[in-house]
Amino acid sequence: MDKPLKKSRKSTQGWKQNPQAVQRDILRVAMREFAENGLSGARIDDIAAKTATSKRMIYYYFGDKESLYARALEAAYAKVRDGEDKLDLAGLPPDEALAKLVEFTFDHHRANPDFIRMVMIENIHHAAYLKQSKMIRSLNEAAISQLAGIIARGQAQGCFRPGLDPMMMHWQISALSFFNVSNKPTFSALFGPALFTRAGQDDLRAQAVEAILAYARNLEDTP
Amino acid sequence: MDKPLKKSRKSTQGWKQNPQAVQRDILRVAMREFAENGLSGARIDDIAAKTATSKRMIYYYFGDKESLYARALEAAYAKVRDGEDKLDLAGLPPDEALAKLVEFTFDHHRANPDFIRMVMIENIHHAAYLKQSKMIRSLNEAAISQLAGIIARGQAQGCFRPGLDPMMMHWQISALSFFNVSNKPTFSALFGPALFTRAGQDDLRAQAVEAILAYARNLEDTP
DNA sequence: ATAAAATTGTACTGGCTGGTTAATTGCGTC
DNA sequence: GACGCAATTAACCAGCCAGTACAATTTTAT
Repeated sequence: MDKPLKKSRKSTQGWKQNPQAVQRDILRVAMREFAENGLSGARIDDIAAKTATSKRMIYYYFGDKESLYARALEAAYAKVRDGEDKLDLAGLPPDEALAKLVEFTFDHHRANPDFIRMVMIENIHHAAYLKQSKMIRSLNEAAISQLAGIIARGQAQGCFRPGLDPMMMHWQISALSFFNVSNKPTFSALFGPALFTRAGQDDLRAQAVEAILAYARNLEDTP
Repeated sequence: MDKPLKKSRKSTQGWKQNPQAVQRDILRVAMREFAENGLSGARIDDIAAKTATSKRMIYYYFGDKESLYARALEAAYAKVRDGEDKLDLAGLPPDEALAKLVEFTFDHHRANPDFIRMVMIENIHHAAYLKQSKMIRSLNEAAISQLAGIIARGQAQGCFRPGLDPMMMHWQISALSFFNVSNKPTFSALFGPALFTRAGQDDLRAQAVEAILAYARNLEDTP
């Protein structure tokens, strides 16, 4: 990866040319534009205009629009991944760990609307570009195994019911967290903004936790 | 609405020109194309080609692309509305009524993927076109009041807990049902197709019912 | 029958937009 | 200080595509 020249950080500092920074800049802008307008809706000229560089550079580094989109999608995933390891569930009892996981997921989705929009757009495209990315798949397996661990602990301890499936539970948690961001516009257009105020969101989150926990809990357990 | 002329059905029968059928045809095709490709991705020429009529007619009846999209969105809503009144919950005990409602919603979403895609696309557009439609709002209030009725009955009867909010519960049911269709491509790209087989879907639906009921149930009730 | 209105076909256009050609500058190396 | 390569710039192009001009034809009203 890194050329073992004297190209440490010092030597790159005074450069006028800075290819990596240019590419990062392009990706940053591209992600926002694609997230906002979709693949066909985004304009290369607009992306270029909001960049510190030019349209020609976009084609120089990324080839064509679709490749840029694919890279922007990966960048979006990479960006949310960074935020995810801030969650520490070690040492918590299973039910608290699960509650905290749901809360975290809910908040984390809410904090990354551009990522959500990218995923929405990707779903519109039948995940055609996601399928081709090897980089992305690895991230999500961690989520499943983490959940599997919590479930196993809870079952061993008797407070979770048997027969819980980690992937299905992940699906459920994702559904509530994702929908809350993805469908906010239509939902609030149809039913008013009540659910998307601060108080409404707190309620929704608590309700999501409640529903997941109520489902997972072993009824035989608490007398 | 209906002009009280001799324009009953007989007089329209021998027509060569049939404006209403032409418009319906255009809307049908437009809905599919917009659902598949989005607003900016859809091509008027493609829509015209798949119609029995010509591009000129699209502009004659609908003015421009955005208006056609707005009308197609309304048509999508109108189409799903038709399927919704097939659900009869009268006479069922509250918990069974709620279970049946969740099952129905889940299935109904799954049976109308094009509608789901239109709503996804509309969310990408921040519901800009949905907001302008007076026609659509009315439909969804029925869903809330139906749910409110079930909740009220259940609470009166003691089997549902107090403090349940119909809109929030609708949000939750919608989230699970919607996400199941909207995010199928990315989810199955990331986690494999297991959840979207016949058996997987049956499980997911049962799990959704379970989670909603577990949340609504009054724990004090069943000894 | 006849005029007026509604509907339809053909051919076209103009601006947008993804992508390119070619010339120029910066940078490390010998 | 010239050579080679990477990075950058500016001007340009060709095809696409929403939307139109105009005329022809069909239907309805009288």
